[in-house]
Amino acid sequence: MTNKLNLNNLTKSEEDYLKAIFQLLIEDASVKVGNNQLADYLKVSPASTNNMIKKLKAKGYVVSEKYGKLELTEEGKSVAVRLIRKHRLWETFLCNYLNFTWDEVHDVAEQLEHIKSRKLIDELDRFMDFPKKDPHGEVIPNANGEYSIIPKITLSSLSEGDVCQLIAVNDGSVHFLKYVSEIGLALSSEIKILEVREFDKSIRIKFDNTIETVTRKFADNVFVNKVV
Amino acid sequence: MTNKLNLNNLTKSEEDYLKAIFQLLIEDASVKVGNNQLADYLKVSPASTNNMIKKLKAKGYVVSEKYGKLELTEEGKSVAVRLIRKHRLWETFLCNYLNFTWDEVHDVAEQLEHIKSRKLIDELDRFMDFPKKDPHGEVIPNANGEYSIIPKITLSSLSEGDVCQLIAVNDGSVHFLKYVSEIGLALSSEIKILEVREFDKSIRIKFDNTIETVTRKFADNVFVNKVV
DNA sequence: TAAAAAAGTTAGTTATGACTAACAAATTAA
DNA sequence: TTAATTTGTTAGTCATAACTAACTTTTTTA
Ligand SMILES: [Mn+2]
Ligand SMILES: [Mn+2]
Ligand SMILES: [Mn+2]
Ligand SMILES: [Mn+2]
Repeated sequence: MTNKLNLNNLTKSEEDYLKAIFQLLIEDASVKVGNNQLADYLKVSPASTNNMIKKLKAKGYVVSEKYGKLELTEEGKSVAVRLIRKHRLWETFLCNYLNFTWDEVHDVAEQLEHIKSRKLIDELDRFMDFPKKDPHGEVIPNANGEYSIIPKITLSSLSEGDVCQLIAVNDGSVHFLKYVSEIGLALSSEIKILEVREFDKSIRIKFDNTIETVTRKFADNVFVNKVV
Repeated sequence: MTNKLNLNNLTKSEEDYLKAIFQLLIEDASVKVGNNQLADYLKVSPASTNNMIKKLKAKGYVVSEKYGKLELTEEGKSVAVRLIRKHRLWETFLCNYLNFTWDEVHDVAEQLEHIKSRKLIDELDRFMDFPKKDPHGEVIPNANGEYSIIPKITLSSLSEGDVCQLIAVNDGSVHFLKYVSEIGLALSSEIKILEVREFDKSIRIKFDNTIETVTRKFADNVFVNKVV
């Protein structure tokens, strides 16, 4: 097995880059991820990402050809999944034990995910009795990095008459998450698409006897499971 | 009041330096703390500390004259106490909820103490029902930075015939803490000084029907409350 | 298919926080 | 009170990770 045991000697920055590449790759499994796209996502300059990519390639976490698109090695994916596990476990802890609301947890979890201690995160997992999902509905990978990929589509991809169930939301924006709660939507809400307006792609939806119009941008951040 | 509200914009390094100065200053309230002593304590070069001290002076956390000793401003002390509060609360959490032993908590707490979130630490405090002391017997400052200074002396400062109670131990060394547990000492143990050997300052002690000889170095890291 | 636009790369700069080597000031010992 | 030692400072270097500006390659559009 010659386990490389690569003792987690990665900087916070290196970890953040690997996580970002991983997330861009699953969000759009078909489309390739390039240097500038990564720069956009991380809100740094293309020169910065170019530089970091070189380092991550040298360390064996990333594969790419010059002027080509980015791929992660198994080692690279493993680092990313462990970060996501930590991020989601901490978010769950903050929500379920420390009175944080779902819009408050992300920024603190961004810090906590970089704490280096295998025992800490596995014990936190045990303490919470191995939760399966984080406060935003995302699946939490287990201690071996395994996790089920639940088929989910965005609310914006549905058509008039479709009925779906809200199973997850994008956790990156405080404003978005507050907005979701304010209009009364929550995980498991059943949503019916009343109308998709061609003009601006805004969508008229019904849930729990509430009727609301949401923008395309809003619907892009809501993940659902189609029911009808 | 013109509260400066200095939004916690300190780096991990700046925080560590302020905490180190604070700890050196209370450990030896009479003796002044100098640049090289700080370098020794932090295990960096005197050039590094000299450089950082300049920055902390410019930012208003440290006061000192050229070639003179170091002092902390009120702002500097406040940063240090908040760090110590976070460090001790995390250690308590790790021990009491996540199955860590008292020798395992320090290194992880060194990382966790730098997480920036007022709500996180105050909620953690509430969750544990406002513990008063950390696993090593040290007092935890409250949310306003207030804490009682319990008079404590080192075991090494006692004389033959004295009786004392173990109230705290230095939490910096894993080896030391394991050693303390192994010989059967714990917080609240009542210790009698049987003999102080002039030759090497080693001390023969008795506690719980156990008789042990400990070195001067060991006794320097054990804090007690003199009983007789 | 040639021009324009987008994507990616390189060079050079900056800030932080380490380091060593050389030097200056202060303290201690002879 | 001079000399030796300790303490503190400065200058110059390095690594990390950001930046801008200029350039090259690839892709798209006309
Ligand atoms: Mn991060
Ligand atoms: Mn989440
Ligand atoms: Mn620290
Ligand atoms: Mn402690």
